[in-house]
Amino acid sequence: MAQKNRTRFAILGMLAFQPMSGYDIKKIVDNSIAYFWKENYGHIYPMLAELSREGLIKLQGRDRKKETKGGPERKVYAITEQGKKAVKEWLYQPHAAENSRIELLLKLFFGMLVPMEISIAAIERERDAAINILKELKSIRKQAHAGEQNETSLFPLITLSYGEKHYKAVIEWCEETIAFLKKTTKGMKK
Amino acid sequence: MAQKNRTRFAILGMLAFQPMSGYDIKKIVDNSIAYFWKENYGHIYPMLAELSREGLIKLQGRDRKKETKGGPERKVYAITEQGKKAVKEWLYQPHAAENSRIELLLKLFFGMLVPMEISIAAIERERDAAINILKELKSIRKQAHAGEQNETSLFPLITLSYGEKHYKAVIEWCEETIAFLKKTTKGMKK
DNA sequence: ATTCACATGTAAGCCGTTACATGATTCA
DNA sequence: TGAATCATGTAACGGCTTACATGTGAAT
Repeated sequence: MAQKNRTRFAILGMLAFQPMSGYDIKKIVDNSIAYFWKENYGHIYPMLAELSREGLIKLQGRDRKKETKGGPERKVYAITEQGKKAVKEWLYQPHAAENSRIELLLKLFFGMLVPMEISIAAIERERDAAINILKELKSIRKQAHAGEQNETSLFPLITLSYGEKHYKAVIEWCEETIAFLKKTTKGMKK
Repeated sequence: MAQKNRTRFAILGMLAFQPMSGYDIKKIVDNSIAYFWKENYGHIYPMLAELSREGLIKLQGRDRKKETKGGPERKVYAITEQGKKAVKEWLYQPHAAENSRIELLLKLFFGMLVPMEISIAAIERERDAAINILKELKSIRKQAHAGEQNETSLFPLITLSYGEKHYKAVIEWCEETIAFLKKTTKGMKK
């Protein structure tokens, strides 16, 4: 059976905001939802071609931005009525449970195989990464509040608050866990 | 370039606890780390064969449990010294950043395309799922506290607390977001 | 002169999921 | 008799990542 193919809908959804090129889509993903979604060119460009063949999007035109620094002409795609229908249909459907795989936790689960400092260091790296992402989210929020407020801008804000909540919780857990493991180590050395 | 293949290390790590069959591994994964890691037979059995060929594990014997209800004999694998070395090596390496994809958030990001109730219903489902998982985690914790305490049991406890913290944060976010969206909808209808 | 950003695309290949196949034994 | 559990395995395939290819024009 076919698997998910959510890239398809990520692209359609982005094009529902406004016509864009594949390059634009990648940039928006990286700059606004990277903390919970990633895409790469190797998937985007073939999918744009496929969606185009299926009539869910159409090539609106080729152009070159004024500020641009060269390169080939941009291929700007727009979503069609059919494409809008498809993405809405997807939005109506309840999604299946995520089967996330958190490598950090798997490694910690097997922590008894390595010295404690190795596990602690891994958690410290996680904490630092989370702190950095939280900073980025802060700047995204600043941008969002600077822009105009309307119904459309509402939804990006709630995904943003998910990210903030999540990374704060991660940082908390990291700090508590580091303290706990350090305490335990000291107790064992006595 | 080769991708991650973390199933490999999940299996090796589990076999570092004790010799097991593929069926056992799947059961342990489902019963103790399912909230952050999933595996399936279609991946486990071929991987066991591969690891065996590579000498990282070895077939310790075939048997049948006393309480068992038939079926083919279990193939019990044990990790080898070489296998232990391999899993330790992996544990020492910092892991790359996860590229998680949270479908709920992607759908919410495009929330402007569907009626508000659809988005709210999706968040409610997420909240309910999180509540259920939190219940399961509670029972895992109870089991853990009932068992004997040693260095090995320490690490499963910290992954457990990650799960608890995470799902509590998710529930909080769901409730705040539902309230926020409902308030906004009411404001718009006025 | 070289780096950087722009921009599109293909090829290879692993990872992981799903569906299917098989069959013995226990319990209701 | 039929359902459920135990248990191992294969086949097919899609999704996604990574690496590679190509080239322009602006800025330092």
